[in-house]
Amino acid sequence: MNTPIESESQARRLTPTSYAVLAVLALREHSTYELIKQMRLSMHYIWPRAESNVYAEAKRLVAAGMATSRKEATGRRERTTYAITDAGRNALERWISSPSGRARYEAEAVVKVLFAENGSVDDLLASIRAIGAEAAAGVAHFQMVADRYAAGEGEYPERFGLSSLVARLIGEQQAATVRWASWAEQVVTEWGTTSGADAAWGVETIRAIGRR
Amino acid sequence: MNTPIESESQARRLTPTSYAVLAVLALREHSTYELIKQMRLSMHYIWPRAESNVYAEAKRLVAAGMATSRKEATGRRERTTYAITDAGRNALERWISSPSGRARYEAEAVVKVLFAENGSVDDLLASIRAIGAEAAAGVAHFQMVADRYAAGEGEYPERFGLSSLVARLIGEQQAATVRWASWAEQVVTEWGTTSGADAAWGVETIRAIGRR
DNA sequence: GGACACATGTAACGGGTTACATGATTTC
DNA sequence: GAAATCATGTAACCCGTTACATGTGTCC
Repeated sequence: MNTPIESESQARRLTPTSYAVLAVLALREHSTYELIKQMRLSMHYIWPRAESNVYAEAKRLVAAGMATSRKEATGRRERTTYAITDAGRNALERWISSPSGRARYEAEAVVKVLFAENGSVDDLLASIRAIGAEAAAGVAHFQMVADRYAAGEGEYPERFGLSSLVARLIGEQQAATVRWASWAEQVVTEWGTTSGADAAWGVETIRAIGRR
Repeated sequence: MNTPIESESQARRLTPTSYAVLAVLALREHSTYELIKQMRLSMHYIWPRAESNVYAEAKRLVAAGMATSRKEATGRRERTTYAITDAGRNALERWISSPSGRARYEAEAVVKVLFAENGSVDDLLASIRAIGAEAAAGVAHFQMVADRYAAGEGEYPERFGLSSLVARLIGEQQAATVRWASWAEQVVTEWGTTSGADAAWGVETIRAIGRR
């Protein structure tokens, strides 16, 4: 749902995307491009947005009085740098303590698994493998991040406690997905068709969720 | 060299949402409301969409020649019922064997964890608990579904193999989230602040991902 | 001096959202 | 016979997307 929450004046309602950008600005001022780089690093797995949207969002923050912008020149091009205002900090604090919208997970490949009876077993196996491969890439990504910080090269090391809390959550979800994919691949291979199990098997499968 | 113009005879590009509706229609014909009920049950955790969007999507499918619509009367109101066409079945098969878009996870509460330095420890704990509670509700939901099928009351029991494959994936992700939440709650409680760990702890935490 | 990544945006469209509206059916 | 709840939609806005456009440093 993610309903935007109301801010004090009649300024427009901010979205979670607004607060995500605002929270990055709370670290220090950023040019739009730096903002985008930062969002790519930190938000990709938990609040993904197209980069062009960051440009629009920064402007909206200025219009709402949450940030100020300043133009510099690099050669003949301009660069816009944004900084958070006091009103912005206040809004950010209020957002942090407000209830959150529901989490949302969407995965086209999983929809294809659900409706696999419209294709071949190989299609089903391909979807399962794609799901597993994407999750494995995610797990590997976080390990690389850890390596960077282990080498003392990461940004904002003093914030890394919070970052790794989040990385642990996403990483464990991805790890669970990887385990599922290799299990599912084996199961479906044994089936040999897209409908090789009965309801009793399904019940057992679901009841086994969360058992180690 | 100018921009390619979309010819109006060319049907619009279908979205995954289109195919999700189409796949439900492939089961049997549905009235819009039945469609919505079915989507609520089966797609909620893997491709969530507002219900009003299903009305629009069904119309788009008809415009694209993928489905036909038929109106009946219930009292003074009309009810529209949709059925898949042969072109629709073909498109569905082609979709099933095509590469999928990337999975997407978005969670406002997780963003709040990442930027918890802008609030109190209690705010952080509240976000962690909210994440855990939502995931626990998901796990419980799938157990209820299993109970219904165990009692022989579920729809399409012959498809339940595929359904439970998907339920297992989502369920394991949610179970991982529940485990994370109780771990994170304990960790943050020990910290007593929103920044109680150093980079070395973070590195260790991330490296522990996936270890049983 | 060409290629190529990095940097910095704008334009237009549409899918998906929230909000609204009202008819039928069941419950008590 | 009131009040839920189930059923069936429409309207409008806007965030986020895709696609485009072009400048600037650097490497070879």
